[in-house]
Amino acid sequence: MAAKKSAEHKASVDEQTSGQRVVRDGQRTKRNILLAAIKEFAQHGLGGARVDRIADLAGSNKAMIYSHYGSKDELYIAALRQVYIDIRSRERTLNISHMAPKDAMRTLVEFTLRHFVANPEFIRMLNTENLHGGTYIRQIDDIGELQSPLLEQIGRVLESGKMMGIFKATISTADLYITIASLAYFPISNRYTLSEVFSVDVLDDDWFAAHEKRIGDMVILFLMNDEAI
Amino acid sequence: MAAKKSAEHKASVDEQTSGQRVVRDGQRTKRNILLAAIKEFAQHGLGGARVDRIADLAGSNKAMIYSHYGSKDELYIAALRQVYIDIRSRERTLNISHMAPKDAMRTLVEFTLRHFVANPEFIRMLNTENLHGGTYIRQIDDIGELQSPLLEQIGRVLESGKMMGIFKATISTADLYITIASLAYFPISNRYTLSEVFSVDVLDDDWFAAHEKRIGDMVILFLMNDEAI
Amino acid sequence: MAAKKSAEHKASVDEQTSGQRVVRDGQRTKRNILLAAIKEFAQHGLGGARVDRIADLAGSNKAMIYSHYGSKDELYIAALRQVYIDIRSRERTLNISHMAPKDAMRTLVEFTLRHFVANPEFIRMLNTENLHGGTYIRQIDDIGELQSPLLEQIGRVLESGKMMGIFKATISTADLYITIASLAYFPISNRYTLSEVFSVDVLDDDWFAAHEKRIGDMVILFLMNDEAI
Amino acid sequence: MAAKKSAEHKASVDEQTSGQRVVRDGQRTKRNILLAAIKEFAQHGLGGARVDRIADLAGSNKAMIYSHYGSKDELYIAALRQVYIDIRSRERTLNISHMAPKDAMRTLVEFTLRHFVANPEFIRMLNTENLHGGTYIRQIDDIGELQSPLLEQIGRVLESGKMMGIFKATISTADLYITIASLAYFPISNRYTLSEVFSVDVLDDDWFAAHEKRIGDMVILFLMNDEAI
DNA sequence: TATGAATGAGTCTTCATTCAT
DNA sequence: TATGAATGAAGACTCATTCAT
Repeated sequence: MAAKKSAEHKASVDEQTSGQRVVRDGQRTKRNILLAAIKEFAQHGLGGARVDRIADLAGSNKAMIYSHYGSKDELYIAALRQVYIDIRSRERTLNISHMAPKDAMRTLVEFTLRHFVANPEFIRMLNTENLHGGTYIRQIDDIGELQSPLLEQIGRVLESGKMMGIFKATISTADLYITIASLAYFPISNRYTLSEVFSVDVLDDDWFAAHEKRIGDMVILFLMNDEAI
Repeated sequence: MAAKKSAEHKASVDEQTSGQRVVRDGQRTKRNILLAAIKEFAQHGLGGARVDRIADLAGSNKAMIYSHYGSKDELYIAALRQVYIDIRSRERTLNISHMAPKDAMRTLVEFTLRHFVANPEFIRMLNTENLHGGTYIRQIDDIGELQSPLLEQIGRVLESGKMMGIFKATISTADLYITIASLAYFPISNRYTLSEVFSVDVLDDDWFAAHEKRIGDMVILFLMNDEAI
Repeated sequence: MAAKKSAEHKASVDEQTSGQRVVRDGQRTKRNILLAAIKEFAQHGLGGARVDRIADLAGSNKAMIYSHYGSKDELYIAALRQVYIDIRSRERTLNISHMAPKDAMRTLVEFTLRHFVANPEFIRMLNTENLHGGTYIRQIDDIGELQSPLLEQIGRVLESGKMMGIFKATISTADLYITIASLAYFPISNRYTLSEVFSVDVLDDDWFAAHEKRIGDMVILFLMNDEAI
Repeated sequence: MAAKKSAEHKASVDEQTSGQRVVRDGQRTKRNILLAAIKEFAQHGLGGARVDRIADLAGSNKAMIYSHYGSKDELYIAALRQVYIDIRSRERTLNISHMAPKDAMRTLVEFTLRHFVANPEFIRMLNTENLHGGTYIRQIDDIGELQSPLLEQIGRVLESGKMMGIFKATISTADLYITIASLAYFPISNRYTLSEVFSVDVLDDDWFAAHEKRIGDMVILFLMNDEAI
């Protein structure tokens, strides 16, 4: 299975990593298909995605897609899962263990915002999946196991902040995450309509910086408050 | 009930707005098609929507769709526009002119949240449109004129709050609207994935009530604060 | 039938002859439809013609077409017949009774050529009908009665030429007509392909004049010859 | 007959050129589609042709047509081009190099006439294309290169006839070709209407023979003449 | 494993024709 | 007579999926 194969016809160079000569093998093809699928599904949604385009994008052909993934739907599920895996793995790059709670929390918020900006495919896949009522994510067995490192970090910061008497609000880690995500998600997800309807360009440096500051403030203010409002 | 039905195979989206049975009424047919289209596009997105289904839902036929709207895309644009018109008109039902700024602001936040819950089609259409990069909303000439009454109200409350020295934050009306909308939009828009990934049921009464309170608090706290954080 | 009708709703002015106020009546509508049909069928052929367009062109509507002509095919037949009637009536305008045989014959040839140039719809209808294997012309009962005045004239000139010893060829009137028509028809009928393939612009004044002379010569030379070739 | 058939529902335009049964042969399929298209377009015109019928005739399916030719229009263009290629290649079979000018010219005329009789599809395609104003032939890039071998031969015979003092008329090769083609084209192209209107059956042996002789005479007489008429 | 070819069931769109007023 | 609305059948074109090599 993992063995080398002599290239029959077309021992073509893999363009992706270039330089190195890579012999065609199944795993690489499968991976290329998955990457292409993510792009395609993210850009066009499930209904709008084209198997043909995915094959082209992957530098492969449709039969390969079917032999590796069985159907368009199953490929979509695999793409959705991969997108979660990718996002989670990127979340792991954040290191805030050395920071004071307030700084850590602000960093978390900013990271989340930048995270969404940097991974538009994630947002698009999420929206697509929610359009479909979660039909497919439900079929990913290990989706629960793909726990968010961010969530964990948020939990830790929240707890230490509370222990230090800085954060006083009563809120669960998940709910706090949802709140942070909300503030970060909306402008990115809706940037085209916001641009048309409110003439707001969310990727404009000034607007972005102000928003970043604003949502950090909001979260921290909320966590620090202990009075009834 | 009152009028006799002479047409056999006709019973559909109609009837809601009128008791009289009119068989050959272009305007009514056109309207029925639009309502059906909103449902279909909201449920399946642009690519997943089926003209056949829209025709059936409207109790009409495909040729009527094309004679009234020209193409699937144009029908989609009409549906998108209508969804905005509808949402804006519902926003007009909110009356907060008699309230004190803090109460008014909380009411505004809650209204926005409930608004999204009550109009899932709006969220779905927005997500669909953003998936398409705003291609279609850009073709609605008068989209700018469909100004949000909510925005206006937010502006008024913000200003009066500031004049009364209650609100101190520096934020534009549009940005405040975006912030409020963010907090309300995300859990509703992503409820299926949230349910699977975080096991959070956003429509659960308890969760919903807590979230409602929470986001109201956040907004108000933010607006009242005048210290650097 | 021929009676005046009081205009009910929309006693609109007839744009065709303008100035004069003409009350809407069935015969006029029927005529307008026929004229529009000729244009449409001549331009697009039977398969390419659109009933909608005919209705628009006629300033009427489709139901009128059906009430007057029954079906698209029947309208096509009526148009085909009318085109023959028109062409024949125009042929009647030619007067060569006073000419000497050679002059008369040349005039006949030239007339035929100009006739085709002036009535492109006739050629197009003929081509269309022959594409359809004569299916429809066969259904025109009185097509045989729409005898060509030109044919008659050719016959007369041929005969008098022969009696005067100027024309010597043995050829029937019909065959002579076919020969003349051949020479006149081809360049006009095929002008677009000739233009592309041979770069010949048959409507160019110089080319046209030369061709006119040439085919006149050919016919006369042929008729005057009595030697075996 | 020789080879066993393993494919069930497949028996079509194929088989003619080869005995071997090849099931998945892109080039053969493409060719079969083109042949079927020529038949269909020649019989029904562009508007009347049905892609479904072409697919059936080709023993293939619509998707193959679109994958090979892109659209109905492009298939039509390919068919039009092919019909020219075919006609030109058949023109190459004529050998008159050994004949005296008069005989050669008569042979050319007769060949042209028989050529049109034998290739009704060419005439029908030409008529169809001219109905469409040459829109499609204009899109065949190499149409100019598909030069007529007949034209060349006519040129050569004309020249040698002139050099030998037999032909005296002043006429270009192209114009002479047009004249010959005119005489041959009309009766064949219009045979159905001629049959109805003049009761002439152009394919009747006697009529055909007489016409053949007649048009040969006409051309030769014209070319030999040097007097003003 | 890889690939180009093949296919049937759609999917959007059009059109001749009919109906209600 | 006139008209706009309605419709079903069909038309061009697409696409997920499978097959042969």
